[in-house]
Formats: sequence, C-alpha cells, structure tokens
Amino acid sequence: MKCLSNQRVRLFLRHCSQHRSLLRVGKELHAVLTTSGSKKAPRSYLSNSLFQFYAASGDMTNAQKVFDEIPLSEKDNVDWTTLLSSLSRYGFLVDSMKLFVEMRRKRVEIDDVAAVCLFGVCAKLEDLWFGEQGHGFAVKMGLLNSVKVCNALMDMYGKCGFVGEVRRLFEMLEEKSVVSWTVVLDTVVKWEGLENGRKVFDEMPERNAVAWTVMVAGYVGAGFTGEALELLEEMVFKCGHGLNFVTLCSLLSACAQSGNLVIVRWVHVYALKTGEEEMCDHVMVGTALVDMYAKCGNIDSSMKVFRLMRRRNVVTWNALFSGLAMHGKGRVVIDMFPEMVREVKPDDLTFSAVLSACSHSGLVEEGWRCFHSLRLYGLEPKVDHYACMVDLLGRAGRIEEAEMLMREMTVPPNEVVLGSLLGSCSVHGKLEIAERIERELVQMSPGNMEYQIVLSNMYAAEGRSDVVDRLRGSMRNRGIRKTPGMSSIHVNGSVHRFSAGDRSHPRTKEIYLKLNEVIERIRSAGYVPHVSALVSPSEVDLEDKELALCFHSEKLAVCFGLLVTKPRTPLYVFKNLRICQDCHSAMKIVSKIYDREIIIRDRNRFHQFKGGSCSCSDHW
DNA sequence: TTAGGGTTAG
Repeated sequence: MKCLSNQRVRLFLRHCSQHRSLLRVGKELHAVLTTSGSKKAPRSYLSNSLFQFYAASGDMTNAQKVFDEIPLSEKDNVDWTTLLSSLSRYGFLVDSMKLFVEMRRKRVEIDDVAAVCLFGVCAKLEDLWFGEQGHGFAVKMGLLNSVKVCNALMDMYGKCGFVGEVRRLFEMLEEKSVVSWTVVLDTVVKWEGLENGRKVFDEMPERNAVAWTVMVAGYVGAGFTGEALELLEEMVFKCGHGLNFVTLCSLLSACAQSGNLVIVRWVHVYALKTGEEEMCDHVMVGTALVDMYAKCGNIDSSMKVFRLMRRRNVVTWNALFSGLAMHGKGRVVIDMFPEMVREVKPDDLTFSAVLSACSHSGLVEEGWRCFHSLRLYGLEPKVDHYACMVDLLGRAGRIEEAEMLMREMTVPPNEVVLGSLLGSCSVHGKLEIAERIERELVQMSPGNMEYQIVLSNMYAAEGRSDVVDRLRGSMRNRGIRKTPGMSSIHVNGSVHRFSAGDRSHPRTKEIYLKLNEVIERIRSAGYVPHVSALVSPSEVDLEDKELALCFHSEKLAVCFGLLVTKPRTPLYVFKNLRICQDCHSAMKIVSKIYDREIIIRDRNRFHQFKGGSCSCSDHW
C-alpha cells in the first residue's frame, strides 16, 4: 500500500467503478485502507474517493455510509449533488427526495444540476406536488434560465399528464433544444394521441434517435404496423440512426403491448445483420425479450431466452414469473422459486407475480404458503399482495375466507381488492356478500357503473327480474361508463381491429356470413349461449341477448381469422378486456370443430384453446 | 454531479 499515492488510489477506484468485474477489487481496497489506517493521508480525501467509487458503481448503501462519515465542512455541493443523482439513477427515488430536503435544510447550494436531478425524481415518481414546490423554488432562484432545468421541469409535468403546462413552458423557452422538442413530442404522443404527436414530429427542426424512437414506439404500441415499419426504415437506413439498447427495449416493450410480431422479427433481423450480439446480451434487452415473448403468446421462446441469458436480475425473474402466470403455469413458478432465491433477492413484485400465478392455476395452499413467507425475505404484505390472495381464494370459491382476509388488512381495501371479490361472488353466486361489496365499491367510485352491472347480472341469474329492471333503468338514466371491448388479430403482418357489432371492416359481409356458419356449427355441437353473463344495459332486451353475444369483438376477430388463413394456422387474438364466459365456452368448441389453435390474450392472461379445452382450465 | 426514448405486477 505504501507505494499508492492518494491520487493513485482515487484513479484506481475510478477505474474500478467503471468495470463491473473490478467492483470487488475496489471494495477490497476499501477494506485495506480502513485497516491500514493510512495516517499520512488526509482521511476526507480518501473518503471522498471511496464515496465517488461507491456512488458511480451503484452501491448506494456504502456510498451513503461513506458520505455520512465525511465531515459536513469537507463536503461541497458537488458531493451532495453526486449523491442526489446516484440515488435517483439507481432507483432510490424517495431517498433522493429526502436528501434534497436535507440539502435545503443544511443550506447546501442548489445549482442547475441539482434542480435537474430533483425534477427527474419527481417525474419518475409522478409527484406533482413536490415538483410544483421545486418549480416555485427554481423560479425564485433564477434556475429556469437553464434550458436543461426547463426541459427536466417540462418532462416532470409531462409525466404527470399536464400537457398544457408543458406547452406553456415550451413556448416561453427562448432557445429550444432538440431535447425540449422531444419532451413535447413524448408528452403529446402519450396524452394527446399519435396524430397530434405526428404533427409535433413533423414540425421538429431537428430530430435525433430519441425523437425517432418515441414516434416509432408510439406507432408500434398502438398497432399501426405499416406506419411503424415505414418510419423505422427511414430512421435506420435514410437517417443512419443505429438502434441502441434503449431503442431496442422501447421497441420490444411496444411490441409486447400490442402483440406485434412483425416488428419483433424486423428488430431481430436487424440485430443479426448488424452483429449486435452484445446488445442482445444486455440484461434489460434480454428482460424485454422475455417479457415480449410471453406477452405475445410464446411462453416457450420466453423461457428459452431466459435460459440463454448470461446475466439476470430480479426484474428478469419477475418478467418470467408474470409471463408464466399469464399462461397459467403456476406449478412451474412454484417449482422455480427456490432457484430464483438462490440467484436474486425477491421483491414485492416477485410476490405479486407468484401469487397471481397461483391464482391463475388454482393453487390455494401454495399461495397461502407464499403469502406467509413474505416476511422471511424482509418484505411486508402490501395491498397488492392482499389483492392477489383475495383473488386466489375468491376464484377458488372460498369467498368467506377471502372476505375475512380482506377485513384483516392493516390498510383499507382498495378498488382492486373489492372489485376482485365482487367478481368472485358473481362467479360463485354469492349474492348477499356481493350486495355488501357493491355498496362499498359504489361509495368508493360513484361514477363507475361496472359494479352495478355485475350485481344486476347476478340478480338476473337468480331470476329477480323486478330488481334487474329497477337497477338497469337507473343505469340507463345515468348513462353507462364502460370501456368498449376491442379485439385485434394479426394476419400476414397487418392488424385488424374489431369492436362489438363492428361493421366497418372491408370484408364485413363475409365475416358475418362466417359468423352465422360458426354459430350454427357450434350450436349443433352443444354450445348454449351464456345469456345470464350479460353485461351491459344496452343489451337488456332478452331477445337481443343472444344476438349481442354473437357480435362480441373476439368472435368477429376469430371469424375473420378463420376466413383468411390456411386451415390449422393458429389464430392470435388480443382483447383489451377480460374475455366473457360465453366467448370462452364458444371458443373451446370452435377450436375443436375447426381444428384450430386459438390463442386469446385478454386483460389478465392467455387462453390457449385447443381440441375443445382451454389452457386456463377455467381458472380465470 | 446534469435534461429526452428503456425491462417486472394490478
């Protein structure tokens, strides 16, 4: 150690922080420095080097510890801001915010860099209140003269959905940078839709890879494959913007959202051609692939990518587990859990994924065991975990047990918990409990009619037409607020979208003829329309009920698929809401009679219909 | 030490 000057120690530590493989060496050096006492070296100098090392390498526990050991008088505002930005970069957002408060209290100078960090944290947390306080402070200190601070502030408002404020700040900016434009673009695409977003994009005086990515991902996510491909090719081939790992993640995530396998293939071919293997080796890209394949219906590819990955983190595992959950593979998740805990420390989301996997597979006892083991991993059961447990017990028909657990919660149950329990009551015909739960839900969210619809359907199933008429009458008077069901099907690289009773498709006539044929054939095979599961007051007239069921969007999408694809081609359909019971039983029979595999991704999970049954074993 | 696009649940 004698030959190492302080300057060298600093350089060496900086080198260590930049190379993952040297992190351990840096820590060992720390240990040596601590034991050797290095009396000659000024302690604060070494502490400062060590602090920079830990902060840069993301070991925030040690960074914070070393930082606290440096006397206040020997820390300047750059040190404070380094800690602030590292906490934010490595995801310790609340700690970062607390640090900012401490900086103000200790009268540490807040410069433009610190302000940028603060707004970044507020944006990530979508904490408008704190962001507004920061805005006031920034105005007072004249920090808004910096375009970077303004951009960060606009981004904060954008992430919180305040498009007007973003535009106002943008107009006020004297020198708009390409980042300022990109913040506006991203905000507009997110909150005002693709068309308005495209207007901003076309107006931009200069575009870089980020702007292109925002626009392309916007198209991909909304299912506009043609526009996405056109733009993607222009971006890469005409403008020469290569895809980096962030672009890849962004595109893959958009593909996952819309189930777009065409773009996935394009991205894959591009990566192979440009020899970007190391990019595919990136843990975030790998995780995005695991997630994308699972969400696009291909759980085997998801698992294959997972096994090929050289590095995995807790997010990778969570992505795999939630993918398996969606595919009803709860047993696989339970079996893999011990392997996971040997590799990474599970977090809250892990338990949500495992519990939801149990729920989708009807594994009640395993679910209880998992719920009880939360504390073993240093976690407290949160409202989401309770929601999963209530869902699991409810689906399994153990409604009373589910309600008891809900009443035991330390925090009051939210809409998710109550809504899930109401759903289970409806499946298992528990009218009395349902009435109670519905009252609580209506109080919590008075404008939402869906709960009343569920309850009125339950009365209808019991033959209580007097109550049904009264409820539906009042609903009709107040107007309903129900998300319209939409299904889309991917055929030969393009997406076809259908809503219930849709007649806008160019091949409508053929589709409805096919629908008639399908209904007739499945009826003769034993299909009975599930009329009691009806759904919206617009469908209340009894004679219209069966008709309304026939026109559900997923049936139209499947009929279109049967019409235009070769025999035995699997059909992939994506639905924005949960598939209804009637469509579920109809699809089983369709899969058998037409010898087709039908894969439907609904809001919660995948249903793979094959040979007359569904992969969910009716746990949904 | 600093702004914009990025992986996980419901």
